[in-house]
Amino acid sequence: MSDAVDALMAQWKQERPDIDVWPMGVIGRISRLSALLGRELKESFAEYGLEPFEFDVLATLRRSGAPYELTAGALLKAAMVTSGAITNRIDRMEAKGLVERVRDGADRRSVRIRLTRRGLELVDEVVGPHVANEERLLAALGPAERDQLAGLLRVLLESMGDTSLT
Amino acid sequence: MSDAVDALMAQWKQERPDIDVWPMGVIGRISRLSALLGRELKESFAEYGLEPFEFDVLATLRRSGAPYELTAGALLKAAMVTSGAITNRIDRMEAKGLVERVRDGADRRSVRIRLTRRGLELVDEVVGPHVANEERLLAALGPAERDQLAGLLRVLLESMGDTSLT
DNA sequence: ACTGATAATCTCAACATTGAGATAACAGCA
DNA sequence: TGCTGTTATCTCAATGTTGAGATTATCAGT
Repeated sequence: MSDAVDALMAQWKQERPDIDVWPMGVIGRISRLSALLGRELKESFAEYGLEPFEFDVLATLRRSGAPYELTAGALLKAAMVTSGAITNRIDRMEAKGLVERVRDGADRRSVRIRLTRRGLELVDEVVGPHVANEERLLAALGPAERDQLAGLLRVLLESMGDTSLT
Repeated sequence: MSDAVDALMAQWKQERPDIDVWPMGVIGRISRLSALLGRELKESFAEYGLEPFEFDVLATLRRSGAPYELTAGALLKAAMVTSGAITNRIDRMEAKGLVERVRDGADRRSVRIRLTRRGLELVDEVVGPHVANEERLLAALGPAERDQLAGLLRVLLESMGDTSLT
């Protein structure tokens, strides 16, 4: 079998035989998969009235454990977005009643973002179906293949300095 | 060793032991890698005054072979974006002199987008360094690992119906 | 030829992100 | 106490994408 990336690489081989485009076989597939998976997940979140970025924030807070709060800085690192984006996200989610801003007493520069009761209930309701949906999208892989794939991807992430989150 | 996704999964295990979040080990890594790789590639393209999306269009046209032209529809499928996005991209690139619109004689609904001489020269100049840069980003993997990774990713892409391009 | 359905592209408002800069607060040290 | 540098967040204009709808052209069947 072959996918769109195989076709793409065959074209390059034809047009520029002087260049070995093997890296596209990895990077091209990662980026196409990311786009396709993102689309699927978006539909799934929409059933709960959530945008993917909203789930991302809710999940980051939820998995950090009680009292379910993190600084804006911790959130933007976890989400890999800029400070402007996090401010915007929190604004919307606060308006929606999913999180609240709590000024820190010790360091008044920072803001702690805390899950509201409603945000907590929502994320706890959504995370199960979300993982089940992810499982469905990966059903083409057997158990050994999943582990192998996860391991290879981790090698790359580590080589690019991807560590910690909170 | 461990990466950010290992940390994330450990937190979930702590907070929601009832859910096995193994799919995040694959999907989370694909999406983080896509973001990190995208950043790196963007810097590289910037050295040639190109945005990533511009290279994407140039490369799609270049690898399609002489006369280096495709319809707007073919381009949007290859880039996995909506029609509005492609119209916008072509507008900008046409203004920059990288591509030109050619009305099709046979089907006057469609527009063929063609590389200009300048666009062709630019993409032929950039593609070599671009692939070399991608190679650098994948240096953490050995030859056998690359093939293995590409193969596993292909299984997923095929299962999601990713085929053809032009 | 006509009519309705389909197809290809463009238009445009809404939206989320970036990136640079502003603001406010903390930390170390003379 | 007063400086200087750093840190945390917010602000805002510019940018690119989406998604729905408009426009124009083709095709199939009658």
